[in-house]
Amino acid sequence: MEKRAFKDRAYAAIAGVAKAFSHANRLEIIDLLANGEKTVEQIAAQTAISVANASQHLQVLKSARLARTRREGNHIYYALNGRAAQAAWQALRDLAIAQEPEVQLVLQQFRREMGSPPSRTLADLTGGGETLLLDVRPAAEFAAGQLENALCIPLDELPRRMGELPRDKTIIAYCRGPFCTFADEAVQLLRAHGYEAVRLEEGYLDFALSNEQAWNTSN
Amino acid sequence: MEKRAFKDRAYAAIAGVAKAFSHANRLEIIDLLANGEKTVEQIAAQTAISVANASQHLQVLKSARLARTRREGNHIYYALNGRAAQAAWQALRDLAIAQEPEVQLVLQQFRREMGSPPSRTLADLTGGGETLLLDVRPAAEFAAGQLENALCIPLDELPRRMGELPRDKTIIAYCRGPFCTFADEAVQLLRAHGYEAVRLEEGYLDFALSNEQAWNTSN
DNA sequence: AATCTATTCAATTATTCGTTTGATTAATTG
DNA sequence: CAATTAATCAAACGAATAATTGAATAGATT
Repeated sequence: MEKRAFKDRAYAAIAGVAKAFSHANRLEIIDLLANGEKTVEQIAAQTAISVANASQHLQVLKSARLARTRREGNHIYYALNGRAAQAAWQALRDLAIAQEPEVQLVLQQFRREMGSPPSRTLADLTGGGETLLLDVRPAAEFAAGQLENALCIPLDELPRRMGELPRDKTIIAYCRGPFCTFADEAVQLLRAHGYEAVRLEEGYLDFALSNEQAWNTSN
Repeated sequence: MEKRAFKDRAYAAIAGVAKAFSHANRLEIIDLLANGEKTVEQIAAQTAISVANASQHLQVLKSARLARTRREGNHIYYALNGRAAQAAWQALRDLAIAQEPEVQLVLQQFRREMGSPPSRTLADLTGGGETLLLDVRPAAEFAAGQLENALCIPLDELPRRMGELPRDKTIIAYCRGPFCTFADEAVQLLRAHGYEAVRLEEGYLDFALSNEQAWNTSN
């Protein structure tokens, strides 16, 4: 094999992997799977596409080796395939957040319309005591992996379980990541009821990669 | 802006960035730029495509904000735009190397045909004394950033400057990365002349990201 | 057998992508 | 200023690719 052929084949193969990342629906699916395995139906429902369409996209992810499957009875569970896949998604996402104006704009605009207060970052969370970390993702995702010391109240249970929360602490809500709206909605709801609440900028994904245990447990 | 529209716009924008990564020529260009800025002509020559074509690809990279330009006299120099871009390329590359069979296959096959000995990894390089780190990239790339304690002898100067190398040390040659053949060729040449030589698995790119200074100096 | 879940197939539609050509802009040099 | 060098641009071509949907199929469960 000559040099040129070698490079062409290698880079073409990598470009093939990149193609799996270059569709909005697939990115949303990846972001979901990073928070725990899901069935095709769940994925279709949460991304607002048809089951057939979701299945097609999942095949693409699977043949690019970004996802893997596990059968349990009637259901097939899809999961992200390995840390490298998660790391690549995170790097791509952070790149876009850092320098793609459209992404910054849309994030800003959405948060402004939600009336969200400035969100906190993980680095700010050093001091304990005054704050309470609240995970508002679905319970299954919390079970698959969560931040240390976090309390789990899924967004849809929040209205009736709000009483469990202390009124003298700042509630720091987190969810799947920057493009997940659960935490924003939780913050809005909590503030409407007089709680002190802010959103954590990062999501579970950001934590999972930097934490060996979190990955091992759930993936 | 409603939730669905927010997500659709955000993920679509990120997918746009991913598209910039999904062509073999562009990946090769990114890999080049990660080792130092280059003119359009240089890029076209090294990737074996036409200048017009290279220019087109560079426009794509530029509008995805992966590359930026600087004019100096008659030449326009392209460089990678920021650490995030470099990190994303590295993550994608490592993902493909880790789990894409075609990439593994082509790497294996090429090295075997070159008669290369097993390559070393950065982690193995702890002990000093016995080894000499040799940078065989073009001098301009060495100037833009290099590994600590490395000696610079570009591949094309190696035949006549081989005498500068010690015969009692193992020569560890490195270049741009896994898909750059300079180090492989250098190792082949050196061994043919009786030197003890191996290739470093990583390239400059791997080092640059983990080293604040290297990045700051050259980018 | 009936039901549920997911995949596959076929077809449609849309679109996007890459490359080359030839003209053009921009800076430099003699 | 004319000539030269470097890079971009617009247009166009051709090809290929990709996304989505609905219907049929397969696999597992009850």
